[in-house]
Amino acid sequence: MRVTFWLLDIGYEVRDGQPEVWLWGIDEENRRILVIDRGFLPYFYLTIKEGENPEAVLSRVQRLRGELPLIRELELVDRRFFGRPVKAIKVVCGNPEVLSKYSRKLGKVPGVGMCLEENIRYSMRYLIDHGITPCGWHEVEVEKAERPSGLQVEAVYRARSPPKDVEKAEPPSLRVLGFTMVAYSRRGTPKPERDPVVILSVATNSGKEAQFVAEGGDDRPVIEGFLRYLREFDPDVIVGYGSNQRDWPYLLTRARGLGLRLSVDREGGEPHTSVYGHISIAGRANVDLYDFADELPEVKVKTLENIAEFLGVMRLEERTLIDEVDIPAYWEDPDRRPLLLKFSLENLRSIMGIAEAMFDYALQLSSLVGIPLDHIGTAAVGFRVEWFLIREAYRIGELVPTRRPRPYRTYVGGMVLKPRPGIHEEIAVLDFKSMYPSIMIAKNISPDTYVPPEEPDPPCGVYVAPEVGHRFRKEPPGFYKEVLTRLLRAREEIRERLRTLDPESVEYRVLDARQRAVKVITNASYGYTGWLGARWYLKPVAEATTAWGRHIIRNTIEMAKKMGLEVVYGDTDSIFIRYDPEKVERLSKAVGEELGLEIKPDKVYVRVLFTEAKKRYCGLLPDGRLDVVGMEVIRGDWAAVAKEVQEGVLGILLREKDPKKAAGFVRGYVSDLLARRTPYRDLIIWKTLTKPLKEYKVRAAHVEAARMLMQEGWELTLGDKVGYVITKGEGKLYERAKPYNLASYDEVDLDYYVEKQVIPAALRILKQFGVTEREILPPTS
DNA sequence: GCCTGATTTCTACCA
DNA sequence: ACTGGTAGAAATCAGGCG
Repeated sequence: MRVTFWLLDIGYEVRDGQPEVWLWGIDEENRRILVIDRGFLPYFYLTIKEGENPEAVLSRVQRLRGELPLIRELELVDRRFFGRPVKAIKVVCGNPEVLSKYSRKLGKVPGVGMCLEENIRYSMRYLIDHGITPCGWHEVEVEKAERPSGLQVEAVYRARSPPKDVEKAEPPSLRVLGFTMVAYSRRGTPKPERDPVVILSVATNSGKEAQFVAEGGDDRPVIEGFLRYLREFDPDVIVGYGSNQRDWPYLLTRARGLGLRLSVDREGGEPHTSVYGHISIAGRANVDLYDFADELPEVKVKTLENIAEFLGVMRLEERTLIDEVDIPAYWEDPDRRPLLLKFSLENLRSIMGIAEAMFDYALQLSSLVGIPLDHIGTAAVGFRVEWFLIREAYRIGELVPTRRPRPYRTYVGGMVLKPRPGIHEEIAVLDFKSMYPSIMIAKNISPDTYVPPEEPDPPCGVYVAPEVGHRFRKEPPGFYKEVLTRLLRAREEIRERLRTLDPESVEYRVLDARQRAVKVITNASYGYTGWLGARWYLKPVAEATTAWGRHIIRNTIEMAKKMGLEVVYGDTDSIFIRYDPEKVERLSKAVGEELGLEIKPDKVYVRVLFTEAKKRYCGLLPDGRLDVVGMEVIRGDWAAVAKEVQEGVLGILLREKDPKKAAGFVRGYVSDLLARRTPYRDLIIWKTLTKPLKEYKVRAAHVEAARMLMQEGWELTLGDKVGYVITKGEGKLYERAKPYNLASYDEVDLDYYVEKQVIPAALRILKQFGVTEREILPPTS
């Protein structure tokens, strides 16, 4: 019989010496099923050294089979490595756990060059080799299998052949469970060995909600209630916010301490830590929405409430917010405890809303890249690109290089023009479309087309990168060219289809998420080529790409100037010119013809303001909105007071062109600030801890604030944002910084905020217009 | 020991 | 834990000064 199913999770185990792949899915009747495939064995490759006789090397390897009993098969195969044909021995083993040991051993056999692909996980290997993707539909020939006890599925099958991809975009209807918890500690970060989980809130996408509350200090009913609820609902996806780092490890430790088993997976087992420290739950997808917070760079401090606010899930003004420092007081006070419950419920609703908003994208990214849904969020951009490449490499018989440590060497990047300071009217921004990917395609730049300096030009000829001189063969099409062409074409096709669809339809949402995922991977591909950790790293590839980029932008500027177009600014792949529709049209045509790349107007500013600084400007859009780039307004490490003032100044200057009025606005703002009419939260400065505290070489305000928090029992980790205020007193700035939640308004040094935040942010713009510091300070100060 | 300008460290941005 | 180019603040260093 045949089953069509959507792949939710994948795992494997070795039973009676036989590896089995477990495919957890949902079939077309919306039943939860498990397909077990015993028909696939793990393997790795040994390449044959140049000049060696492959057969001879193979027989040398054959002779070691006695010592390595789990070898099932040895086969000489033809593959490619960096584009060159290679002979390799495919070593098929009976157990995935022996791959690394066996490869180390066989790597020493005379005549063997490299061991490759021995560290590709068995489950990923399975997916790649069969061309099947997580969060996609597949068809498989199966027979009914007896159902091992304790599995929470409706049917178990044994695969009779490998599954095959089925063309179908829309996911099945999934059961999603969201949860969030509050732990109680008298002081400082709660410790699971000591402090109970006092509130645990759960919700389902079918609209149910529940809260489990500790009785006194006893959280046994909380955890038991959660487990019952979870097993009863039997979710496919479990979402939380910070659940990988905080909630799951906490619950696991609590459960252990209480002698409970946190059996939440579909095998009756507990969550377990997997690669990159993410938590895996067999048969379900555990998704931590915090791992997707980086996809929203507009949100500077990535708290649950800020993300929810940004996505329009829950407005901050309507929110019950309780700082973690105040949680114990709320729990201890019977009058305020209901507020804490409300807070938790709102957190939960935010989580459900964010899941709703991000889910399509997460599914599409998972299926595009091929990393399972529960992993995709935690995988860094470089690894997302890499897994995508590994799939493509398999398709063309290219062996995957091993990641290895390399020395850091810089190379030159994009070109940035000096802006012409002041306000310019009617400025068009012309952008090259996907500049770096397009260059790599046009010049066939790829690790497998690179011609090293000592080699002569191949007969097909080469493209020579300007300035740096790296050569890339014109034929055949390189690995990157093929991959990027496919990506760009895929996105175009999706976008064309989108134009025919109703934006409210499910298909539209799914495909729109798909094209965003494709775009993200395409845009990250250049960065990947210059990443030292990349398996396919080759410095000349990255270096040649940026060199061509500079060449092209330089030529574009020349052409624009020759046409009499005034260039006021440019950065990497864009130029800012006075808008002249006819000339702009001619320019993009000429650029397309002469340089082979597409350039087109991205937007036209009614007015745009530059200071002398690069990468910082502000444009007024035709609809009246401001487009602020690079300035304090959009930076996360300035107090809100500075950002608000600067935005006000920019608005007045660009809309009304009235520096005097702008100066008056600043004076008024400063008076309000000094009169303490500004909310406390607008004085908080947020900065990230980018390394362990010990490694800081100089004393800095946010690091000192972090130390104070830790002194009070709060745990902080790398990557955390520290919010602090500057207080009155003597000495260095770092001596006056205090965590915002340990300080009060009375202590705050308002003069600091005027002199070092508001005035610099305002003056940066206003001094272009001859306004001096004296003119923006209130008369009294 | 104090002042000042130069340099280093740090963060977060743009493309 | 994708790249290089860039701005800007604060800490810190280095050298002059008598």
